Amino acid sequence: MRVTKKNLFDNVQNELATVSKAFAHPARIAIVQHLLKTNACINGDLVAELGLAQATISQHLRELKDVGIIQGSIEGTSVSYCINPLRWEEIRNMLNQLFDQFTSCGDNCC
Amino acid sequence: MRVTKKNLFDNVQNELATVSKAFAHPARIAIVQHLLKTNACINGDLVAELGLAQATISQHLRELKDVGIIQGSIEGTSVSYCINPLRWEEIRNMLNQLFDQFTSCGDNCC
DNA sequence: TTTGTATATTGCAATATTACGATGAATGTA
DNA sequence: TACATTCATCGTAATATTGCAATATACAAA
Repeated sequence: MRVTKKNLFDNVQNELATVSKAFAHPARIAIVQHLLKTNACINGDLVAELGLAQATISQHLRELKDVGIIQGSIEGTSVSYCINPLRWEEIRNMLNQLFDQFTSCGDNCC
Repeated sequence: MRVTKKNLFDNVQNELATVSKAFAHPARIAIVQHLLKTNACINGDLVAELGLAQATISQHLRELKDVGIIQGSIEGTSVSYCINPLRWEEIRNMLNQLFDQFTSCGDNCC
């Protein structure tokens, strides 16, 4: 493997990286924010809201779905997406666990 | 512009995406974790700790430095890196602000 | 000055991501 | 049945990321 030697790292490290990657694009942040605001929305809404093509939005939605951040349910011809509450908490805890590890470095700081 | 139409998104969205991207690689997570544990460390330690080439580590350190997560100070011939406390708080708050926006979706869920 | 040590940078190959038009699949409606 | 609507997927072009060898830079010691 040339790129991303995942085997060198443990599960927590890979999970944190995977989750972060899902948030690592402004369009996906915008999608998540929109879902947070509306509680649920359909692909079409997002195409109108953001200035991206339908195929692009669909691709971003899939990436968010792949890591479990959002979930979708078919609603007639359209698909309604929303935040996955359990996964949301899980990710929040995972990040908090990382961020809480910082203890003011006192005199050891550089 | 073909890729990442940043102009479509606001500052918060782009900032969150940029910060997330910095965390979006297991090697960079590992580096940050190592810094959290040791409070400060030098490039050479990391080359031994992780199984990556010196050039690769140096590159990852630069990406973390570019978004301000870490900072380095020259210490003789080597460079000591550590977490940037202010930026760390800033990022923590930025993420909390996102994650706190979720309110249990009740019956609106999908 | 020369040598050694530690880190940064450059250049390149392999791979991944982003974006979108075109097309396909599924469902609702005339 | 025929057609429209909505979303997913495929194929492809442009760009970004990852990883490393080679090289450059900076500094300390001999």
